[in-house]
Amino acid sequence: MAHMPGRSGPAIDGADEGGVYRQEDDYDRGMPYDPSAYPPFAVTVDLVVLTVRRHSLCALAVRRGESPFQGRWALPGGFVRPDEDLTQAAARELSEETGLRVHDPDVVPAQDNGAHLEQLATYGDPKRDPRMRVVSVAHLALAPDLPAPKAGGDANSARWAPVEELLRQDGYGRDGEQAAPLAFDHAQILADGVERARSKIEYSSLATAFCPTEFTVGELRRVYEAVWGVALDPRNFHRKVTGTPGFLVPTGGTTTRQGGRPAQLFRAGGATLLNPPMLRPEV
Amino acid sequence: MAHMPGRSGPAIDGADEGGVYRQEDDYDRGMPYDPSAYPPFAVTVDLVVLTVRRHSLCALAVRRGESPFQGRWALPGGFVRPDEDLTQAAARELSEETGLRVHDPDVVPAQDNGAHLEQLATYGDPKRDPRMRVVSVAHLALAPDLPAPKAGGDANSARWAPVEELLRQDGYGRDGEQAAPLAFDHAQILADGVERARSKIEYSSLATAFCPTEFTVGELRRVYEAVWGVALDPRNFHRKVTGTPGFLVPTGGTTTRQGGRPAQLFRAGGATLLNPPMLRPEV
DNA sequence: TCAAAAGTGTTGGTATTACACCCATGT
DNA sequence: ACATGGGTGTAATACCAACACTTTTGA
Repeated sequence: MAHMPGRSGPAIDGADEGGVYRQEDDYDRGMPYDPSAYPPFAVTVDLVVLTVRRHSLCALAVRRGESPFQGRWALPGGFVRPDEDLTQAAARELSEETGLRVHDPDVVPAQDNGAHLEQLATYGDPKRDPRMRVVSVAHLALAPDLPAPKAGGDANSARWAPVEELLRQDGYGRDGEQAAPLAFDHAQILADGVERARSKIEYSSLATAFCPTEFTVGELRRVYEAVWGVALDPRNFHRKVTGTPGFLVPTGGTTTRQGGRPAQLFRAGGATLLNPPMLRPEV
Repeated sequence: MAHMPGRSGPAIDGADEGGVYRQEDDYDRGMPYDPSAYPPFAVTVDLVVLTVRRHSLCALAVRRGESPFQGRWALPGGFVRPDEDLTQAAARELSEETGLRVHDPDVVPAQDNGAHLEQLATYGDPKRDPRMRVVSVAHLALAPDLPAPKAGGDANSARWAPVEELLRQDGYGRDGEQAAPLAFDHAQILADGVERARSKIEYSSLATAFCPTEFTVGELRRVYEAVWGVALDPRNFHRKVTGTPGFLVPTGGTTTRQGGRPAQLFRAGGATLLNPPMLRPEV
């Protein structure tokens, strides 16, 4: 392995030969945009919508009706309109696909049942869409469990599927559903979204976005277990989340919907940071 | 505060009336792109290039020569070309502005002097550029200390400036340099990049990207202190970083370039995750 | 000899685990 | 009565902040 001294490598030397720190000469924001010099890009938003159903982490997938990737599953998404912000576009798509409203981030105690929505990453490989240059700004949405997509109308056009099923490159899903790879680069986007969710619930209160407005400590724990695919000690988990000031707010009510001894109901508190973080056990 | 029951809010009910999970009807990827229906977007990359100079966190700023924001400081950036990926475009811009090569992420022990480069976030407010719709994919680059921008040629066209000076909305910088707000939404982008860097060095080996290839424990500590703006205990810091397996690799050499007793030289090791994380003291 | 920076030892407080154990309900 | 899930107590352990102390150089 060739070793390069700290501050005087060829890159810097080369830069000193005239290329460093110069203003770029083939682009300046002051120039009017010339479409013939820079062909237009299409800009879309794609959504990774995650929820926890039946103890497993699921994502919303829609079936493509058109070529390319006709008949294959894909992430929901669509064009950004000329007058809307990227976040607005993502919220609109989310609402169109699921009926979910988006949480107002200014309303700190999450009183409503809205979903969490955040920008994930942007994907712009020139070949990611075979027809044209499409740059997609992917967003991550976390939602509480919702009723299954209606079978009427355009049946089989949308479903919640376990993420490991959508990311599996061969084999078949639960209902014999063909588990062909997702369309475009959506497998990569989904994988990135799942990883973001997995790491973010470690140190934030984001897991509560998977729960209904009022939930028990055990329900919150099952969210962590489903997202991480691990088992957590119920006793220590209880101590951890109830012992963090501002993380959970008791509503006063109790429920026995999970059976057993009545459990206290909580709402998400104002604290968005979990410090020290929840420890994710090795798998 | 109106409370909404968990799983039967109006949003869901409304969705059940026919709007939920339907395929979007005004957009389908199978349709050929119609520019008259969806006016083209320009896609750019903007760069937050950070380095540590004289014990303070600095960012690269370039002066705008054209309207709008003529004469104001801005982040370096430029159009994404039709045939290049977003990461390629960011790496090209970084090289053009600083002469820095980008680290090959596959070369795990960071032997070269390249910079760290990662996507930060995408900014697409319809009004962020007064002339046209521009979506900018911001990237974050971390570089070791570089020679100051050359004063020859297009003098005063680029400089390293402390981030708090660039983010200050009033007053003047060190040289009487006018500290007007950065052009466009670049203050927000810079703030987001700084926050990303501050939080990421907590739990990763990213701080080594600010150091030359070989560095001492004290030099690495001064990076943390500059980025976070705090003082760290030299003894505990030493134990922490040398005690994490694979984090630092001793090169065998020593140096006294900081004065005092000779210090061991290290290179960044293969470990990219620092677990448990470095604790960022309260400010 | 002194200042400066590197590096080691020690200690008390705190957090985390891995349990044993009890509580309140539905069947 | 008993299964089920909720919730508390406790001891062993690991970790970390704080600081005293030693080492090795340049001035």
